[in-house]
Amino acid sequence: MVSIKDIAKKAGVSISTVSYALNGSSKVTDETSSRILAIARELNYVPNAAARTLKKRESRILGVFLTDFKGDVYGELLDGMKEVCNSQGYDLIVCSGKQSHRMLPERMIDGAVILDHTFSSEELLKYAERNHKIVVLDRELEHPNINQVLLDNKAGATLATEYLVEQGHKKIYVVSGPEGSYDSTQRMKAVKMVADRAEDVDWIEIQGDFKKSGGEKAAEQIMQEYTEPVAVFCLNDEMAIGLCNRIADTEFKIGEHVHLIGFDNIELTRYMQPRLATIDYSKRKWGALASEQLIKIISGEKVDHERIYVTLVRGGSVGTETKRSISRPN
Amino acid sequence: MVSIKDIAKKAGVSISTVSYALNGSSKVTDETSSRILAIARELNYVPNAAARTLKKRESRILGVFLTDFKGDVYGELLDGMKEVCNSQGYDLIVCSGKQSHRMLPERMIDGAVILDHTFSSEELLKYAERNHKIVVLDRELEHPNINQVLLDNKAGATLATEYLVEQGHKKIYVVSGPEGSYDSTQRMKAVKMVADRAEDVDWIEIQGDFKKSGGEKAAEQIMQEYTEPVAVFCLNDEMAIGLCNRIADTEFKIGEHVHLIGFDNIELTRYMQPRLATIDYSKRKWGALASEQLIKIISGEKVDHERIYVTLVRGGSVGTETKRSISRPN
DNA sequence: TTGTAAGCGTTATCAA
DNA sequence: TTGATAACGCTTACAA
Repeated sequence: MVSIKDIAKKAGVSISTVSYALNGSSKVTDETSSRILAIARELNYVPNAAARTLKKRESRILGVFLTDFKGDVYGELLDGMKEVCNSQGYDLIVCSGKQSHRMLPERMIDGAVILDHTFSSEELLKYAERNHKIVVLDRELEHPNINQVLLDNKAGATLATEYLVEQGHKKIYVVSGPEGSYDSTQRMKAVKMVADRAEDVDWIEIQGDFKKSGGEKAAEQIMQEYTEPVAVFCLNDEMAIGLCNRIADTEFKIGEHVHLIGFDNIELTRYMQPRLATIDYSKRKWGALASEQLIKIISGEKVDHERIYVTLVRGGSVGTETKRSISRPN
Repeated sequence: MVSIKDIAKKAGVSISTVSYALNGSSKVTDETSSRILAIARELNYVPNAAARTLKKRESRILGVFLTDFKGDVYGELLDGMKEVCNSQGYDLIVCSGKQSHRMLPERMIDGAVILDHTFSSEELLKYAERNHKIVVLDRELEHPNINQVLLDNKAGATLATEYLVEQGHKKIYVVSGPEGSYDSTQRMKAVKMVADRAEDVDWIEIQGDFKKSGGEKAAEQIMQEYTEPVAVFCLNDEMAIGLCNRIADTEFKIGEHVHLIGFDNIELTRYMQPRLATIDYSKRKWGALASEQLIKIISGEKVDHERIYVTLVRGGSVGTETKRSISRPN
């Protein structure tokens, strides 16, 4: 492995001169500098990241932590993060799994974006307390070293619920996320608010998991209990897809017997028939903003929490209430 | 930042004793060891990854490089990789973008899995030459430090083409991947082989890009030239989806006017109507095997190249040839 | 069983 | 403008 020592020897200068030259310092003459650079290239010199990080106490690498790699939401989010990171001279690495948590406390990365419930809030606060910089996308957490960039869950769930109510639906199933999920809890709250305020509207919670399987299970329960057309708000699109999938095997029709809305506007929803109504937001912007905030707090800048705004996407999966003409299929 | 020095001071021992204790060496008595461990915990000691990596000349981190984060193929692949890595005491990080290439030469990671055409083969060979360990998933590359784990593209494309031919289709459009893509070239070769061997079968190549947009463009060309039912082999599912999407806006019907098969069996295909015929393989296994191979060559083990086997998935998107009864829609 | 000390490849301070 | 040197936090011979 060739180090600055080797270059120094070959160039007949000291290692500090080499270091300066390599880092483009103006302390060294252009002549010696270019000679050193030439030798470095000739020897195929590559700096050692560990040594640099050890000495400088920063790696210029940011990490984003995901619960798993499967989510359809992640692609654009990560691209948004990468773009900002790179433009600011940072590298981005994506991590998942309990083992990788150490990256932050062991200082392999300069900061972390968290979208991963396998981090407990206590764990994150502990890191923040030790001066590590964190941006959370999946919870509220107050600490000088933590910034939050959250979806406007309440607005989204309100839009979705109001849409169902406006279309005349009186019975709304809400398929929630896993126990303890911040997004799920927030969305649920908004649903209650809207539904309770509306007249004659009943809502029934079905415990879900934000995965397809949750939607499938919900579908079974809903069909079991079916007496007349119902509305369903799946708290994310993935469950809505699972639900559609389960229902596709039957005589029930989405947008007719089951009026369905999701949340996230993942790409797949565009290809469903009928098109899934859902709540949209810019995943790219979410990621970009998260990175920006993280870089700012790393630079010592004080920043406020941020919110990502959402909009309603209408779709054929929600029709108007017509129960009088629709009987139970099969 | 608390280091072993601080622990040593507080425990009244030398830093080497602390190091031994922390690493569970049997050279130190249980008594001093547990005393040291207690103090370490009390001080919230966390080892410094950079220092460890610098000294040991290994990071126990493996990197996987992707062209972007958007692909539907990646989720399971990465989970497969992660599982193997973690079980062997390695951490996995996912990287994308030109800037992140440095992770390998700068020794931030102990090895790399490449599924990213932004690495040129020359670049990879250069790294291999400098003794870095690499597994490639997207090209053939011979070097002692490089192992390849490739899809059986030829078998897959052969299965797909034969399926179309068997169903009686005589005119086959093939929508290829981007210029220079190894997977595309290999699949294309197999298509030619099968189609040329079959009787009366014409095939027409349409240059694609492995993205939805490529499928959409292909759809336009195909509909433009349409005279009677045709078969289309999109060299990946994503283009097939783009094609379906474009065609859904028209009177043309998949499985009737346009008989379509893809490649990859991404999750979305299961939810298409009619179900997309495609070529399946285990993405999880692909990732797992890639990690295994990488870890083996890092350990100095000599390994052979590996191949991932594929199977045909039939679907309603391919019907039997019935052109006599089908006229141009609209 | 524990301590001393060298060294991993950098950066950065201070002196020359 | 350059060089000598210490330091970053850790591992590991070797000595005690």
